[in-house]
Amino acid sequence: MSTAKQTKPTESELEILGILWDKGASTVREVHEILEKTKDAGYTTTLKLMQIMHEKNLLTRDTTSKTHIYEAAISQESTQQQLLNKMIDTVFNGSASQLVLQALGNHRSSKEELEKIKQYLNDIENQQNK
Amino acid sequence: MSTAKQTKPTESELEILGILWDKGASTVREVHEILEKTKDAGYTTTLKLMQIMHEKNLLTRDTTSKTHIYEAAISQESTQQQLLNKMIDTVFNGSASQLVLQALGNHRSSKEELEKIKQYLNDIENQQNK
DNA sequence: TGGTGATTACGAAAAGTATCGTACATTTGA
DNA sequence: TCAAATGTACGATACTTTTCGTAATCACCA
Repeated sequence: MSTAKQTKPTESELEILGILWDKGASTVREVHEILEKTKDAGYTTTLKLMQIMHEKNLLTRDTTSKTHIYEAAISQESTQQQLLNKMIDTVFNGSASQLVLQALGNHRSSKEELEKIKQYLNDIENQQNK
Repeated sequence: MSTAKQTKPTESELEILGILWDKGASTVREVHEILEKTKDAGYTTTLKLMQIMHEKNLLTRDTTSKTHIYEAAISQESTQQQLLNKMIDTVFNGSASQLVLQALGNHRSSKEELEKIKQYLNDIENQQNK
């Protein structure tokens, strides 16, 4: 899975990527069936979108059988990072910490998750003290 | 500064909001001068954008003098929260903590900022233990 | 006073995105 | 075997967002 020349996905494209990251390689119908639970659009719309995403190298596809099978061509992590960076830059005055505080503030997190974050913060500090 | 009926700002609109949050009330020219450092577009383009943003109630303006003065009509915090929520939902599998870890991982934060976050985490935990 | 420069208003083109109808190909099972 | 169901391809249209040209207005001062 490569990171090369990532053109920024649109809103609709992100929805599709989200499904593929979750389910792994899937057919258009499988994606569409999930999509239409939250969105009102026809099958050919989903098809077209995924074809365009393939052209943009956002998806790869296997066309050996009649029913093509699509897969995300960009990783969830690199996409997260890309979007995060832009967001920090334009909306959070360049401060990642500001984003972190805001994110923690309005979302209940489990005790385990909070511990994990604290642990991670300690690691970072130790690293920097060297 | 109200939060009412926030129509989601576009990418370009966010850039302008970012400038206004930073500088406070400004003229089109002031905004444009900052904008054109990172973006290639003419003065009337910025003007038009800001006029549309005013129609959408994203900006307020003072037209008493010839040169109008614009100001953000939605708060930075509520916009941050709105964008974060959507992002957590579509790209981070609904997990705010996952977003936090990713954000901390690739951005150097100062020791003070890290301390602040840890303090904050403790507060949250204490709150939840009650 | 009149001309120059800065500003706003407005319309419309250009570019990007989303949606769907329809044609055609393939598979399936009665 | 052939009709129905399912799938892809593709073009057209609608909608949104971005861009800019041009005209009208206003402020300033030589």
